[in-house]
Amino acid sequence: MSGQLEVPPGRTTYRHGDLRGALLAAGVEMAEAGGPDAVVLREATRRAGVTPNAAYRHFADRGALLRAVSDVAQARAADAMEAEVSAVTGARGTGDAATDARATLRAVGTGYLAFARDEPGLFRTAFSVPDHLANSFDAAKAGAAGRTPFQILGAALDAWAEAGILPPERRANAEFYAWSAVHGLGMLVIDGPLRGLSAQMIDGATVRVLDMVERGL
Amino acid sequence: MSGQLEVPPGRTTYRHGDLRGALLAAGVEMAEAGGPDAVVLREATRRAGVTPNAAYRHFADRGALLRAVSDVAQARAADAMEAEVSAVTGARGTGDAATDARATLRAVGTGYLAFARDEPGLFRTAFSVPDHLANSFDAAKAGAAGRTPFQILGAALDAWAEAGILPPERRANAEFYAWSAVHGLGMLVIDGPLRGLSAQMIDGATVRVLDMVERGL
DNA sequence: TGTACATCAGTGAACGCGCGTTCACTGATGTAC
DNA sequence: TGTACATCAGTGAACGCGCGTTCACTGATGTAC
Repeated sequence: MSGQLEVPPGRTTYRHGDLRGALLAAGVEMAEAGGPDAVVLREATRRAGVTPNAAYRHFADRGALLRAVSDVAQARAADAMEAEVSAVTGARGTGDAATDARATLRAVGTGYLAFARDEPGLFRTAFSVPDHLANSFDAAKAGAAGRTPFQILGAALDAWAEAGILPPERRANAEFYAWSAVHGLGMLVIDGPLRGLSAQMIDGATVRVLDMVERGL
Repeated sequence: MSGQLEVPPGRTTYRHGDLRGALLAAGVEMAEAGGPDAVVLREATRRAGVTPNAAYRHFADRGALLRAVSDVAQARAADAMEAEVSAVTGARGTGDAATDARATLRAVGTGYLAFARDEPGLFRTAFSVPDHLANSFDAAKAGAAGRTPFQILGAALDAWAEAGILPPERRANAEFYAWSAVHGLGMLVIDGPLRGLSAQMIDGATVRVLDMVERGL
């Protein structure tokens, strides 16, 4: 009754400072725990210590928040893929372009599937929220290295073409085919009929699916 | 007030007759329209012309209904796959076992993807509801021809092995790898970042993914 | 063939819940002079 | 440096909705004698 605006607990200023960021972070946490359906607008505001309707200053509706969370999830996937690529490729390659290109593509796939298994909620939020291919280059979907998952895969395939192990006429849209194989395994394993597979079997299946892609591209 | 039990409109008897079947059919319709999340217990009872709690005589909870719907969806997928196989294989084969085996496996994949595209809601309900591999042989998941999708795929791969085009040491779990490729394309196209692809591009991608599987198995 | 009776498939009412979204508003904040 | 003011990030209250699930019950139905 002092004439001052009530400042909600946990905050020292009337303005939040970075409510958009806080809501997004909360959304990512929820997605991590339960996938896209678990991204709940009201819960995000609760975690940010803010009234439910305050969210509408920063997101048009729940769908807008979900799309932003999906972008972050894709960026996380990109990080997982880059990490695997660096781990395998090391500081420098073997000197043989074809060998390096093959190893890199395998690492891309392995990283993708590691992400699916380690972060199934984020994985589904990244790749099961309807989107258009044209958006696959958005900076919001890029990892720390500045590349989106689609770009990472594309670069690996470019290296194949340059090394001469992927005929030029097969390069077009090759992303789709390689992606389908690893994506399918990921979905079947985390969310589908292959859910009960042991970690060992999934490891084996990963290797074999990558073999298939390598031979089949 | 005649002492007779009120008979709800649309029914002439107190007992429904086949409430379980009616709820299941309603569930399938909802899945068709909106995927697994659209399978709503109360709505199923509404469509069956029955009180909400009547469902609990036939299904332990919503999850039980959803699993039953998922089984039906898998049976529908099996039908789509069988239809494509029959269309391609015709009454008899070419006489060459290897050629026939290849054509059959392609038909299996084509039928699977046709189902994904024609019935995306059922497709997701069939294969995105967590399950265990051990249940992939349940009669409830079998189509009119008596085989489940997993069995249809398995038989096609057996034919490959018998025709000598799939080395015995590669036969084990080959279902997983072929399945991953087509499943991934299906998911990316109906529910993921490849959603905007034209029908023509999807057709092309289907052919190319099947090429990859054929070469890579 | 007729009758008594147990079963169990349904009813009717209610519960607690949490969601997304809209409304009219308030006053801290940054900016322009 | 000080002051007036417009902006807009938040509040507070409420809405309508539909969900899954539980309770105590009723009486049509099939069965056993």
